[in-house]
Amino acid sequence: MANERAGGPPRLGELERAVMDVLWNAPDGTTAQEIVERLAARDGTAELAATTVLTVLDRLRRKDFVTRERAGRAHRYRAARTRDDVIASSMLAVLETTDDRRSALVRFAGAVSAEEAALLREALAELEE
Amino acid sequence: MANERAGGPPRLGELERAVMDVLWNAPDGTTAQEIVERLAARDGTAELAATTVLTVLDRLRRKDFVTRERAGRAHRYRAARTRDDVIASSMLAVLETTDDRRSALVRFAGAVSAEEAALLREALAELEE
DNA sequence: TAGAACTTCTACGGATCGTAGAACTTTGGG
DNA sequence: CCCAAAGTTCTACGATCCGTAGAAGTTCTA
Repeated sequence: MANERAGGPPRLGELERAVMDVLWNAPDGTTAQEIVERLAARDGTAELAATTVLTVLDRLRRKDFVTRERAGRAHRYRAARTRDDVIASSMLAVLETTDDRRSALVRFAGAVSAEEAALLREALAELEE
Repeated sequence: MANERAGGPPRLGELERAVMDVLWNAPDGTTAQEIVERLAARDGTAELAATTVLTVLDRLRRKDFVTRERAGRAHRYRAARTRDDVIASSMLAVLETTDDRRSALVRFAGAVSAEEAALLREALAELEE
């Protein structure tokens, strides 16, 4: 009965996120092996064991962040959701933890950088047409 | 070396959030005992042990979500940050997990209700002056 | 068909969180 | 001024999540 995690979308750990980043940069999908290499290259660290990445991919699959299909003897993995979708719905999930969404949004608007404010304005303007 | 949690603000568990909700509804602060009672009343469940709530309050204090001051032999606890502040900065933290904030924001803008979009526009407009 | 490549199974250790008893501290009432 | 009650800190345990990876099983391809 200890920990329910009940609401909200599943959170991603650090490695899980890193793997998603690789997948998001590979629109046609990649193999586990390639993910191992890219992670090592990106961070300049030693390669992780292949099984480590496979475990993570499996967890991501369970969370519906990743799909895969056979490709030779390996699988080809690809992101099931776009990065934007994940980010936006995650932001929305946070927003939904308050009753007073209005004032949270006002506060949010005030908290973003000038740059981001400009981007948001643009985004909102596009919607208006 | 297992779990770093590195970036971003500390996450709140379910009970931690529930306690914050009570505190946010008590601008002048409240005692641990009262939190116990309010939680039970709110959820219609049995009262938690006082120590349970005190433990949670202590963890929240460590995370700088809560402050307290002596009041007789007890303490008076109060929220250190407003709800809006927590929500907004948490949303911002999510946003910052992508390089392409532009498209994430576009997506986000498209996901909020029309009223909320209008609200955001207003808020941003005020900032512009 | 055998070895290589890949995947699943199993597992462990650290962290966080819900939960709460035990032990300790403070203080108000007598 | 001292004691019992109220409150707090200490300690702890089990569940879950995540990073990590060996062992065992499966499946191609040469």
